[in-house]
Amino acid sequence: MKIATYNVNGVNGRLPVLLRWLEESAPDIVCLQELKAPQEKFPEKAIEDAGYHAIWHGQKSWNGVAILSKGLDITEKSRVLPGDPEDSHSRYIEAAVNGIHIGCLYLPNGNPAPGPKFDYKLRWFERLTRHAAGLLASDSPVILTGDFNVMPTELDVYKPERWVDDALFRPETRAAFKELVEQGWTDAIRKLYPDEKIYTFWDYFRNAYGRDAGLRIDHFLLSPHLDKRLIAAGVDRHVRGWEKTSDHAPVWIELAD
DNA sequence: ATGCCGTGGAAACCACGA
Repeated sequence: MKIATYNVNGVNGRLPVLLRWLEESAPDIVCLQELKAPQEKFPEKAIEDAGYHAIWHGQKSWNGVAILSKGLDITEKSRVLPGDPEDSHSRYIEAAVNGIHIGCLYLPNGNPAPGPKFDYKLRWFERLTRHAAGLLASDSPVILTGDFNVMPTELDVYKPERWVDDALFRPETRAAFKELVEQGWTDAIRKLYPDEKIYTFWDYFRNAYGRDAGLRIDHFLLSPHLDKRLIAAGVDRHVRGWEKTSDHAPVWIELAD
């Protein structure tokens, strides 16, 4: 079974690229972030025609997350991250598909740091970590995937020294990610490629993709059950080179049945 | 060192992203 995550940066503006990639890659389950579309403007028909069921949590202009599935039933478990009734951002959706619990997340960017946006990021991270502990305790197969907006280590940044004060790489952010992973999660890409430079995002300007000035910020965290089933993982980085593409590339894993 | 590009929404610019 192949599962992918893709920050599309606008699901309607990105529709031709998304459909092309879905056909080429044919993942069984897909998590999307940054829909940038209100609930009623999600391109449900086009996605259905491509062979995918979908659940989504939209929002006008910003954020927005979705889970797609090719054929398999999707049972929605939650469309908010617990812990803050005041949080109005659409950044989390969770479902059960084919016996696997999947949390699809778009963690706040947090810049400029320090400041209220960075505080919001760290609070969101705390809520995620608390919720993740509950998921692990359930002892069921769980995946947490999406745009974490964190480069976990220096290996995940083209020029670490330039990013030390950035919300995506500050010590507090990296510590929060580390604390989450150390609950017992497996970073799928790093398990299979512990020492390789692997990026999932390249800025639109300064020819970042051409220079390979990238960041690894889209991640797959696997619970112990699924860690044992992991057989492959990768980044479809060529998609970042397409016309009218997102600044992120799709990331995927393959699990043994 | 920097939103230099790109998206969406509203208003012919702004907010936001990483």
